[in-house]
Amino acid sequence: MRNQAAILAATRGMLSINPDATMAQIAQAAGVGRVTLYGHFSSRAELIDAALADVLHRGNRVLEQLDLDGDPREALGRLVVSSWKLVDESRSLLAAAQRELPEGRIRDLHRDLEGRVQRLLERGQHEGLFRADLPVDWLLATMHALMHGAANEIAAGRLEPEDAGPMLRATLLAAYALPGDA
Amino acid sequence: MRNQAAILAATRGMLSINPDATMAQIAQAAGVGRVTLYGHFSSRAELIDAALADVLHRGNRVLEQLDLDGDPREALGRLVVSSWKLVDESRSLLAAAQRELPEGRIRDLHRDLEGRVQRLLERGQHEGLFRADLPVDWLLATMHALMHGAANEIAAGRLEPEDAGPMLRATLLAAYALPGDA
DNA sequence: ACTAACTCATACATTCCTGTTCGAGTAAAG
DNA sequence: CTTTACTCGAACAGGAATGTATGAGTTAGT
Repeated sequence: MRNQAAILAATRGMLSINPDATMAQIAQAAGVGRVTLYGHFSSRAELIDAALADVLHRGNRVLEQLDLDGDPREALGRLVVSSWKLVDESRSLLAAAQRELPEGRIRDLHRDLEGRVQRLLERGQHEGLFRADLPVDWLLATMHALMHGAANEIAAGRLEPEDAGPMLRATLLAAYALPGDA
Repeated sequence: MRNQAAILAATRGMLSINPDATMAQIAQAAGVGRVTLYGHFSSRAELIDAALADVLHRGNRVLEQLDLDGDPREALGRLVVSSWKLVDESRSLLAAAQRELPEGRIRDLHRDLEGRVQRLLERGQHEGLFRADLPVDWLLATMHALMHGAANEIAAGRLEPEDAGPMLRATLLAAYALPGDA
């Protein structure tokens, strides 16, 4: 089992470049024989599942060290900037997972991570600092969509990676602001 | 050539359900033999290119009948609501095109459609009604991303199709508003 | 030195999709 | 009626990817 970590890292890396990456390509990137790869994960789906779970677990550990108290707007700013790179690195892995994994599986794996954001949004709504005329689910979806969009812009060369964080923060705070706000 | 329209419609329909739909599946959906399909489009890429061009051409004709004068915010509202269904119907076709078509091709086909939105955003910025602290490219990307996100939410059953238009309008107008606006 | 776990490359069977070829059927237009 | 355009199914070759089997090499622990 001493190659597990290398395999998961390679899976992350390869699928981030190309969601259709082959088992052979992943094995090569991990510095491992293709057969050995099947020794660890007996199918492509199982590999992708494990890689996604790994990425989300790492993300969760980063975010749980984050202080989300105080003004929800400032907390959201911190959350967005911290989440951004995680999303960027794993966006293509997620695309692969959407094609390979059964229906609800992705949502299940995301639950912890998503709950963290959801609670912050709900708190902001209750404190009257985030708009409440739109459902929390939609606000969540907005955040997801914008992060994906930013990653696409970077991939297309129309956005510099270091600009994405601040732009996301500025856009999301405006989108979440109360309809008639100063 | 009397099946061209049926083929393009079937391509749209099939790829909207599954971006990996086979030539055989598309042919069957079009009520046409697989060989006949190749008679019209000599490769999968050519078919997808034609289907995308067709969809964008239709979209362009819808949008060019739209009045984009007056208050940019109201004009944007109209534009968003009108664009929304077009995007929803063709989102999966676009995903297929991203995998099958050469790099800049999609952007080329989008140019007319995108220019229309871009001009409106620029006018809004110059008139001081849209925020100018973020580049127009980013505002455009925001709109694209949110529409894709809405389509995903619908596909996942977490959003009703008839709610998407108003939510998109509300979210985008807030995101585009001046940072310190009433 | 011996064993157990882990690794490797090569090769194979299977499956699926693409794109092409063939020979023949149909339907409208002259 | 005959030509022309369009259609069809069946079958074939090629490539690519998945998953399996085999036999042998390497490393670590005892």
